[in-house]
Amino acid sequence: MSRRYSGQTAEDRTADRRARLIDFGVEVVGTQGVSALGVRSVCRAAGLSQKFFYESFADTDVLLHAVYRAALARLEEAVAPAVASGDLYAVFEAAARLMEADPRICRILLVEPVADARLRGYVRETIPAIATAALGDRIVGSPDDPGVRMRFSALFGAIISLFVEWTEGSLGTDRDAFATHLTAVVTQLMSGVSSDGTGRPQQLAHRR
Amino acid sequence: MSRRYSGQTAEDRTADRRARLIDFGVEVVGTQGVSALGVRSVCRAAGLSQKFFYESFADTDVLLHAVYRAALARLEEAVAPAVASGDLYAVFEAAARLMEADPRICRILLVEPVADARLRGYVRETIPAIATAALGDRIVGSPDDPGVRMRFSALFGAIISLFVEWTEGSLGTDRDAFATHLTAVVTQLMSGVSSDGTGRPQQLAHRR
DNA sequence: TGTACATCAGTGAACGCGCGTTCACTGATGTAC
DNA sequence: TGTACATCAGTGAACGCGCGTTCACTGATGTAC
Repeated sequence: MSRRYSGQTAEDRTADRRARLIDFGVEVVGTQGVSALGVRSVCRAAGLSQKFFYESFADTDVLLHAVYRAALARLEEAVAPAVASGDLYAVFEAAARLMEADPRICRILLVEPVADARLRGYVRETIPAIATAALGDRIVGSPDDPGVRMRFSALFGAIISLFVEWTEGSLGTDRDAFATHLTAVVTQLMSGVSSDGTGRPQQLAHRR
Repeated sequence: MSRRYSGQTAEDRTADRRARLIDFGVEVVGTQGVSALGVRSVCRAAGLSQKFFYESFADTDVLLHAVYRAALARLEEAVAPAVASGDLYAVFEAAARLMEADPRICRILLVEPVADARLRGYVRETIPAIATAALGDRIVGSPDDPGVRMRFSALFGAIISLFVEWTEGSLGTDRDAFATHLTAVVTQLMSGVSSDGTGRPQQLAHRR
């Protein structure tokens, strides 16, 4: 155990500073975007000397990864009960509540990854697992089939767009209507209008 | 008329250089993104002295606007006949053909605006007009109604996502299937599942 | 036609700035006696 | 308990770089005689 300074070990203070840098990384990326995340900018925001950046992170890529994971953890935490219950409406409701309360999460998880290759990589590593958990038995077909891929592409695009506009406040304030619309969109887009033209309609029950 | 140098007037050469800067601006933004567009980088790409940047543009914002307009002009040109004929399938088919041939257009018009405030502003100024022309009578309801806004948000998100993945090549190579899927998505998402729960289904004919 | 000159096109260096990264130094804290 | 010292935490300056922007200068071109 190292010598204590002002009641904290060196490890404690390092951990505090690390958490602080991630917090302000979330703030910077969540409000100004990925391009504003720099060693100096985040240290300035956190009120720490630049030295302490390198104490916890090799470069801004590593911090960005930590920022992404922090934002994702917030989302997972928020939707966990709903995912466990298998209620898609509740998942959307919980996510909408979170993003309403903290729009930075929306920007970090949904907006910035579109144009940033690093964040896109993190999304590809993490979102499929969450999506399968949330969508559950609604998923049918092989991911190699272009028709299936198109359905998913349209679905994710629609969901992302809805959440982004919801977070901006341009879709009104009725969270119930919003979550209901989202579940309806899932039903509409997952029902089979297959690309090969056979168009077997496999309408799924619209929960709640 | 100004004195001629090597067979061109000063105005001719200025216009050439301006066009050249826009071309390479399209290249830079279309392949590396908005953040890579700088005075020096675009001049380097175009093989011109930095002086000539300021000859045509006050700053990179002005060039970015020109780059956006150039990309949009390419799209408008490509879809114009289809829009005139009112055939939505043909509009999607022509757009898919263009973005397949020049993925930079997709990045400039669809990807980069998501995270860049300036490009988003240009999109808001220009896309509604094109969308109403292309979608025509498929549009119903007041833009103030959150239900209508949600429908459009979902629709645009789905269309954008599909085009982006199509351009990346991850949806296969069957352009007919792609355009068919897009028209089907429009039909699905514009059919009324209104947010107030009344859910009047106003199924529209799927053209072609 | 030939030459000397005026004009203008284009080059590249210069300036100040913020960046990522490193490190010498100050001063605060705990420890030994 | 009190003091002198060793250790370590944290500050801020320094370096080299690329940026946006400006401008002095070189040398190419057309023109006047």
